Parts: sequence; structure tokens; C-alpha cells
Amino acid sequence: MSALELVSVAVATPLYRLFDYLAPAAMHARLQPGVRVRVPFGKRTVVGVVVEPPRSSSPGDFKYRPPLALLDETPLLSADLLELLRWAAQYYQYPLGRVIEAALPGPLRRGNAARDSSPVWVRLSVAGTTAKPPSRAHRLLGLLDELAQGPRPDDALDSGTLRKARDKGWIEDCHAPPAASGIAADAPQPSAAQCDVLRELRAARGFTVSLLEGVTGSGKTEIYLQVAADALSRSQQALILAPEIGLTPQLVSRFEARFPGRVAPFHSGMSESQRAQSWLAARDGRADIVIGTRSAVFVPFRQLGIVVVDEEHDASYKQQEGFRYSARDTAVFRAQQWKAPVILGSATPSLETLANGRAGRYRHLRLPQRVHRTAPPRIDLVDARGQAMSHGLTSSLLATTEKHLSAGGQVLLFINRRGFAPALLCRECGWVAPCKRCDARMTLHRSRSRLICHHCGYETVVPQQCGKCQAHALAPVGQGTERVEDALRERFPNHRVERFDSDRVRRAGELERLLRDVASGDIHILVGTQMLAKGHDFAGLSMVGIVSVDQALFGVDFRALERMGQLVVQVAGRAGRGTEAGEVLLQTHEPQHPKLRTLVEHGYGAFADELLAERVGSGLPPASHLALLRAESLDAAAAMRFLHDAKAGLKAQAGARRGVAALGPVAAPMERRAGRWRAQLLLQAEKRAPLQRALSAWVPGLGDLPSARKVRWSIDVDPVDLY
DNA sequence: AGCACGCCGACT
DNA sequence: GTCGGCGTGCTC
Repeated sequence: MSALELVSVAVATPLYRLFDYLAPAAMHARLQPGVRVRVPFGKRTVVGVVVEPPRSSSPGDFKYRPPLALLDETPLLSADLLELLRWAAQYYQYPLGRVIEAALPGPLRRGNAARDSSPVWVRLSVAGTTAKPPSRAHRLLGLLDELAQGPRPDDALDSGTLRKARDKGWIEDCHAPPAASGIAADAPQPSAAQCDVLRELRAARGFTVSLLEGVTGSGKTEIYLQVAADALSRSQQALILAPEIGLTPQLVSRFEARFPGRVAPFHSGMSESQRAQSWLAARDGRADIVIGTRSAVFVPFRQLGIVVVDEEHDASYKQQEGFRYSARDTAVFRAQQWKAPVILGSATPSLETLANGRAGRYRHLRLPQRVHRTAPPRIDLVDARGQAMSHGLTSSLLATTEKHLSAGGQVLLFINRRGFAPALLCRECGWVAPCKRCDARMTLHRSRSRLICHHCGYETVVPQQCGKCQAHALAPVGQGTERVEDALRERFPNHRVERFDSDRVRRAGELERLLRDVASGDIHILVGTQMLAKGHDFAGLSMVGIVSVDQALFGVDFRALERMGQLVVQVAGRAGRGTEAGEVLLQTHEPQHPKLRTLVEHGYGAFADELLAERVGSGLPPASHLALLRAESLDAAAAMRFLHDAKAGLKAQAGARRGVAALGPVAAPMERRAGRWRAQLLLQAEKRAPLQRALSAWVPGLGDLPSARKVRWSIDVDPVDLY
């Protein structure tokens, strides 16, 4: 062995390569893959991760620099985590250093020690139990009172008061009370359908993927709880993914109630240091169940035994910028790594997952019945053609709303559009207020008296005159949540109407507060966007009105219809009280649209089958595999030029592109956005392997094209939309 | 991405 | 005479 060895280090840069450092003999044994090092990088110092075992150097290697410091005694990233990250970097064509950066919680990414800094617990000392602080020392008294109930973690208490109490000798550190081992006894008796599903799941050995199809309220969460219990009883851990933080608290509390002290949450609503704690707790086996959003799929485990992806169809599992991974697909890879089963749960499975089920790659399990309710809601179409409309609401929709309100029911009206109106039109000349930075119309937000572009955030005051003919004839066209909210307030002045969208519900906790008012019956009419479509159970909701889905029927994106169907079924699922089925009305100007008819007459399954058949016919996913090279630039022609060069580069790679078609480049459906001109090149392949081969040979060199200088580009493997 | 180097316009 | 614009080159 030579005195100096080379180590390959992944550094967070956009470069598709590793960097070698020359390590002194004293470091060799400890420079194992997964260890973090502080290294000089250009003029900076950065934290990198060793990704290859050290190898011997040759005399010509003097150009390399030594690492400045070794940051871990034992690898921070286990071999299996590193394997996962390497797979993701390869599959999604993103530099390994940046993949690692995205997978590590902030403190660990910055090189902080990987130690358990979970809170110290404190309790009353013997002296503390009889302590008599002066009655004016409110805080001190409060602390002693609280500790009289039992030990508390110090991070939940005021540090100044703690210090005073420590100085007096009234409190002392202690161990955290042991987490209740095993499982709280309140697991309900599973239904017959749940028993069938559980029997199927338990019969499986090793890696299997199961699609668990079940409507809202069919008891999917109980299945997750039971399979997690199975894993825990084998001393294995569980990973549970949910699409949004908004839904995680409920899931966390149900798991926390069943498995006290054994759950580690992991989502963007937590502080970075809390996330680092959960990450380390799972890695070291101190936490048995990790529940989190997308990024939790990269949390390391000591012994992973089950993976659950709830609402697997949800688009938020796909990261839409930077490292564009799919947490659902990555979760499947993880389960395979651990030879563990994975459950993909949904009432409205994605076409990808359904196709895998039809092909026999995934098992398809069903929970057909609602546990507490009878029939799933029927959806009735309301023909809006020729009907009198008031702010987008037909008189029949309003009449049904009135019927339910007077019967004491609550009503949800769904519109997938924020603001008052999606356009401001001149009735004289037809001019529509445009965004000056995008190929888009400005949305009128009347409550704030602003025009706002929903694509770039650009805002202006509301103009009084037409921008073209100066006429004072501007009128809002179409409707958003604000307008429907106003219309309902006017029509039902004695009922409380609340709006649920990201404008109204800005701060954390606000949604919870409003939902409490819904639960208590204070709110009678809920108007909102997809925020209302997910998760929340509304016990008193007897009617759901879908104001419009017509844009989706003619949407440019190939997934527009699929998403429409999922959204409609999810929103419709909110309706129903106790054992009464709810009433669901879907208002449309296209009541004869064949897809809409299939959806309401034959249900999501038949609807999905039709869409799948069409995808096969048109060669779109899941019948093919796509990768999208996007580029944007302030210069109108630069993005297109780069994509042409990129395409020429692909064609030059003779062998590599067999089985891969390159379509375009074409201007993006919205060519100008936020002042940038955008274009895209689509790669399409029947099989994944040739696409992957072509990408690996092609993407790492794209940044070296001279025309890449003037553009921002990105590659999106398995894109969810083509915008 | 950072960060530095390098070569041409409006300011104390 | 300089401060600073962003083109272009490099990162073990």
C-alpha cells in the first residue's frame, strides 16, 4: 500500500462527475464510502461524501489536494443508502453530489456531528418536591407544577427558568421515560374486507408491490397500522409516505396513538434540526416508524420491513424542480433493496400503477366498502347549457345547496381556481389583461384589489380602463373561489360561508382552526380548491358541488383528464353523513363528453381503463417512457438553439439512441413565462433500458455545449406534465 | 452553482 | 483616472 491514496468524493455541484483527493496514510482506514469530508474546492471549502473505497495513487497524481478534515468516524451514509442515492442520481440524471445534498437534513449537509441531540429530560429532585419559591416567581412555580406531573423534555421548557431551578437544586436530569413497548391495545377488530386484504399481504414473502385500492373511509389506514405492527413485531421498521404536510399530522397521531413513542415524523414543516434528529433516530433504530412527505424516502433505516405510499397517485410525490425524483417510484426501489413489501394506497390509482397491476407486476387488492357508510356517492351531472347562471353557479346547483342547508347539512363547493376571476375582459374591443412577463392572463383578486399572474407572481393594480381602446368597460370573466364565495354569501346571508384556498389559509394552524369550525357545525358552506379534496373527513357534509371541470376536458396536457377524474372522485368522496350517502353534483357545459360520462356512470376504474387504452394508442405513458429536456432563456432563440444542438448530439451517439425517439424541440405550451422563453425536447422510448442508456451517454455532456451557456436547462425523467 | 479573472462604460 | 457590468473558465 502506498503512503498516499486517492478517494472519490461527491460534491454538491452541477457537474456530472466526482472529485478525487489525495489522502495521507493516517486517514486511509477511515475513508470508507459514506464518510463525510471537508475538502477544498476551487476557492471554497465544502462538505463532500466519500463514495468509493480509497485506491492507490500513482506518481502522476500530484495535482490532487488533500481533504482538510474527516467528519465521521463511521460512515454517515450506510452502504444501502449510498446505493439508493447512486441509483437515483443515475435514474433521474442528476449529479450525485446534489442528490446527496437533497437527501441530507441541513445540519448533516453542513457537516455537523451526527450525534443524538434529542432533548435532555428533567424531573423534580427530592428538594424540588418540597421547594417553596416566592409566590411572585410565577415561571418557577409553573415549572415545578408541570414537573410534579412527571418528567418533561427540556426543549419544551423555558431555558432561563430551568437554569434557576437547577441552581437551587430543585430539578435534575433523568432519562426519557421508556417508550411504551409493543402496541397500545385499542386496535379495532378489522372488518371482513380488511381481514382479506391483511391475509393477502401477510402471505407475501420478500419484495412485493401491492396496490391497495380503497375509497376514503374504507379503512386503508388501519391496514397500514396492522402491517406496521407486523414489521415491528419482527423487529423491523416501517416507512410511511404521505403527499402533504397537511395530511401528516392526522396520520402521525393515529400511528402515535397505536405505537406510543416509536414514531418519527419527517416533513418540511419541521425544523432542520428536528429532521436531523428523526433521520438519525431511524438510522440508529431508535425510531421504528418514519412518517413523512416526499423527502422522507431518503431517510436511512437499520432494518426496513415495510413501505407504504399513501395516495400514491398524488402529483406532489414528484419533485418539480432541481432533483426531479418521484418519491413513489424511489420507495418501490427501496423496498426492493430491503426485500420488503410495499403498499401503494389510493382510491384513484395512477394509470402507471394500474397498468403495473394489469400486467401482473403489482398485486391489486381492494377495500370495496366504506366502513361506516353505505353506498359510495353517486355523481349527477348538471347540464349548465342554457341555464341561468349566477357567478358560475346554475340555479339547480343553488337550489340543491339550499335544500341541503335547510335540512341542516353542510355543503362543499369545489373550484380548482383561486382568485375572483381568471380574466379581465374589455367588453368594447375584446382585450384581456395580459401578464407582461408570461403568455398568460392576469387573475383578478378582488379582495386585494390586484391583478396577479398565477404563473410568475407578477402583480398590478386593477386597471380602470382597457389597455388597448381605453374604454371603461372592463369586466371579470369566469370564476374563482373568491367570486363563488361572494355569490354564496349574498344568496345565503344567514349561513356562514368560508373559503379554503392558499390565499385564505396562509399560516400554519389556520386550516386546523377552520376545520374545527366545520366540525362544530359553525361553517355551513365550504368553498375551496383541491385543498379540500384530500384527507379531511367532514362528518356533516351532505352535499358536494363541483363548479367546473370543463378546462380539463380540453386541456393541453396528456394527464389533464386523469387528474380531473382523480380530483372529482376524491372531492365526491367527502360527501355523506353517517350512514346516509351524500349528494354530488357536477356542473358542466359538456354533459355529453364521453370520458365524463364513463366516469360518472361506470366509475373511476372504467374511466381509467379507457384512458389507459388511449395511452397505448398514442404511445404515451405508461405505454411508453418519457424524458423531457427543458430549456429557458431571456433570449428568445437561445433555448431553441440549445435544444437543437442537444438533439444533434444525441443523434451523433450512434448506438446509444436505438429504441429512443427524439421529438422536437418545440416551444413550451406556455412559451414565455416570468420573462423567459421556454422550449422542450421530448425523448420517448418503449422500454426503460434504452432510454436510460441514451440519457447516461448524453446528459452529462449537455452542459459542455457552447449553446448551454446562455440557457437554464434541466432534464425531467418520467415527467408528470409537459409544461 | 459559486467564484475569480478580464476587458469596456459612467462616476467621485 | 477608478467602480462595476456580465462573458468565460474552472472546480480534484
